[in-house]
Amino acid sequence: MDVSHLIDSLNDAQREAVCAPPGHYLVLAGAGSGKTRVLTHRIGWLNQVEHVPPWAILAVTFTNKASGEMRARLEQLIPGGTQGLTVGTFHGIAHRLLRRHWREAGLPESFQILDADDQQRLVKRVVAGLGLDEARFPPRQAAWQINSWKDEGKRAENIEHGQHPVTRTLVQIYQAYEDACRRAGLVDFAELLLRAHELWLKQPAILEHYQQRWRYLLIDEFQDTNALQYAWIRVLAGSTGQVFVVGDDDQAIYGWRGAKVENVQQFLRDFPGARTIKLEQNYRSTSNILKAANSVIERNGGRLGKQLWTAGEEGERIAVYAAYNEQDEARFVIERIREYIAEHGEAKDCAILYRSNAQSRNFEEQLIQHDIPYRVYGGLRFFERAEIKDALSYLRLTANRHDDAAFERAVNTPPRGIGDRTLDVLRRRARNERMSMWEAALSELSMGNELAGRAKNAVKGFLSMIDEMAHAFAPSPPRGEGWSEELGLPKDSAPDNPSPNPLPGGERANAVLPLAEQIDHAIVQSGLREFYEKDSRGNAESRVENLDELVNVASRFEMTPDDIEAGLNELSAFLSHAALEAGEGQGESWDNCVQLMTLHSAKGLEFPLVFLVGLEEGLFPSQRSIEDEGRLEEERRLAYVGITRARERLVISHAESRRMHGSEMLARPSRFLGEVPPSLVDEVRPRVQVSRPLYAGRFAATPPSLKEDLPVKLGQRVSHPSFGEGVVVSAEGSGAHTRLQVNFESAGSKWLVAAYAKLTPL
DNA sequence: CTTAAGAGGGTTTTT
DNA sequence: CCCTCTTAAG
Repeated sequence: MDVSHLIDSLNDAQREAVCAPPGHYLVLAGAGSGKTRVLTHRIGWLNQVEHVPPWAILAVTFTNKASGEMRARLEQLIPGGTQGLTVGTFHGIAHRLLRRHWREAGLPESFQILDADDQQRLVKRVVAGLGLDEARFPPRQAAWQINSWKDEGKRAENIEHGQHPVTRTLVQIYQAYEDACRRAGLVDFAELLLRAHELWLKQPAILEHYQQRWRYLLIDEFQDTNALQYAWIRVLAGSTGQVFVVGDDDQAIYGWRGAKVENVQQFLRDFPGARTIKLEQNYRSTSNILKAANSVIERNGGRLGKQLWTAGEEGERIAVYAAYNEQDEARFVIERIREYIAEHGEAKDCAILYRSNAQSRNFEEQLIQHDIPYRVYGGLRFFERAEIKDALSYLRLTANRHDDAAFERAVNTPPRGIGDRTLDVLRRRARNERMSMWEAALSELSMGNELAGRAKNAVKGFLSMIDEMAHAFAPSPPRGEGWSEELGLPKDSAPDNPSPNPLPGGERANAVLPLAEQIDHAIVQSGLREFYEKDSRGNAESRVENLDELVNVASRFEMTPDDIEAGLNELSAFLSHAALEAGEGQGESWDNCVQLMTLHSAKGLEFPLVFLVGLEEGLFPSQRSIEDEGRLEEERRLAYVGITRARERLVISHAESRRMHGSEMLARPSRFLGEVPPSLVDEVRPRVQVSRPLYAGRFAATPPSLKEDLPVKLGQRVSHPSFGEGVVVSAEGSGAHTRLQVNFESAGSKWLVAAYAKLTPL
């Protein structure tokens, strides 16, 4: 068989990886070194040369986008040969396993997935339910802690709190949250992974089955795996699986959410005979850009060590612009983009990369002013929108009445007279009797006496509405679902709601209503559509449009063979899909737009012209990373990621003064700027001479002195005759009015007028 | 239940 | 400064 298409286009290192004999491999793939190509070609090689059947291969990625791309490229590479091949995200694969083995995993068949937002709301209710002070135990942080524990593979019962009261309470929250999830049949993202891992450990027969099946494991972006994902892979590999991991320790930028770069080295220890292959030839950037990237990343310790090189041209030097303030910075960047477009370039080839989302604003304003189309990545995605989640919560309830997260959301959206007081009665009952909100409502209606007539009717109406919806969707409901019927609630009493219109097509005995019609039905019958149509707030129109789009999305939705095999019905499959793939953000990717995004979301992308903005101490590296060496190194890797996004031209900017959180802050240029060799840099002069040049190399070697060169740089150590020694932490104003905030070791934090305070730089 | 004023918090993000 | 969420008043 001719396999030249698999290897012809590869360089030596790539070919070594693709054609490697059986065994474990760590492919250290530098930025732009053809990582995805190696991964896909390796799969092609296994299949066509080693004759590994597709079903024996498991390829794991982190994002849906990456797995989609991999699948598409595989389809091209081995036409028709991807049947049975498993490509997916960790979460997607764990989800499939749990669907197929729900019983063994201890889950209800109809379990639903809780997204991050749902999770936080639920934690919040749990915190309130435990009678804890939300200020002392912010739900946000509690949820974060729970996720960290899960990512470490820990259950509430195996956490040592060692009498530490705060930890003990957090464990309590964790426990209560888990109970709530179990009662409601809900599984959050981290839980998908943890359950799947526990499935391996507790069900040896199932584990063995998959060990026999997936003998070839390929993992993308390995440096981003967390402890649990690593453990999952390791257990699955067992003693027979062959593991091929691809990653780059220099691009590990997700440590803060539990990713463990250490896994890369751990892999070499845990997998006997594992070999390392380095991909160092870069096909993306000019040599100047690579030199800059190398010289920045070199300052990190403990690297596995790679040095990117290119056979390509030296290219332009890196332009560095010292802006007067953030507005000047935005003006400059947009001006350069206009020039670029005017000359030959396209808007979509330009990217503005920043450290934090808040920075996009100034650039957006400038872009709007100059009528340049742009797209901001990140932000709310389709399935995360409130109106979409509202609509889906009705569907979730029809699928599973115990879904408390959906209940809480749907019950009074749109308002139907079920306010906090009523809900508190139900919540209390649910908590005391350890039941779901739905059960609590039923029980309150039939034997409780805490609700007044009006509230009672409203609740009754809500319950029957959901039952009616479920009935309309699938005329013979699964046993155990039509509970209001069992408890003698009249099916047709929906006092606050109009009775449903006859369905198009009349009677459909035993026929399940098509998904899109179910959703349309739910949107109309719930009153959501009317509610948003009459909504007086600004974006009502787009909300209604989104609801329409949801119906469209549903009509286009098709179950995958996996969904069918796992025994999912269309609704469950759709709901899972909505949670696991939140969908694209707004804006059409094919439009010719300037791209704005954070450095984090830029990973994996490339652009001919890149603007790396806001390179200031305190912003990038961020203030919170500066104190800790480990976090600082992660910031440096972020800088490395940013630089290596550029193909032809890189422009770096920083502002001397920036409005942050309302006040004017002075900032020194980022240390990362100083780590770029001055010989590679072109300092761009401001049009109007407004400020001293501060950049590139100079500041790093000799910080400007305080006396002659006001305003002082932040971070400067100073001495004061009466307050002693301290560090300048911020500054305000300019010239004679400059005031400095100094953190004194003994005297604490003080604001001083720079002109009068007798400060001596140390 | 709706609206307005106030408090609090402001890296980074996917699933 | 700007956004979100909570709370108080209507």
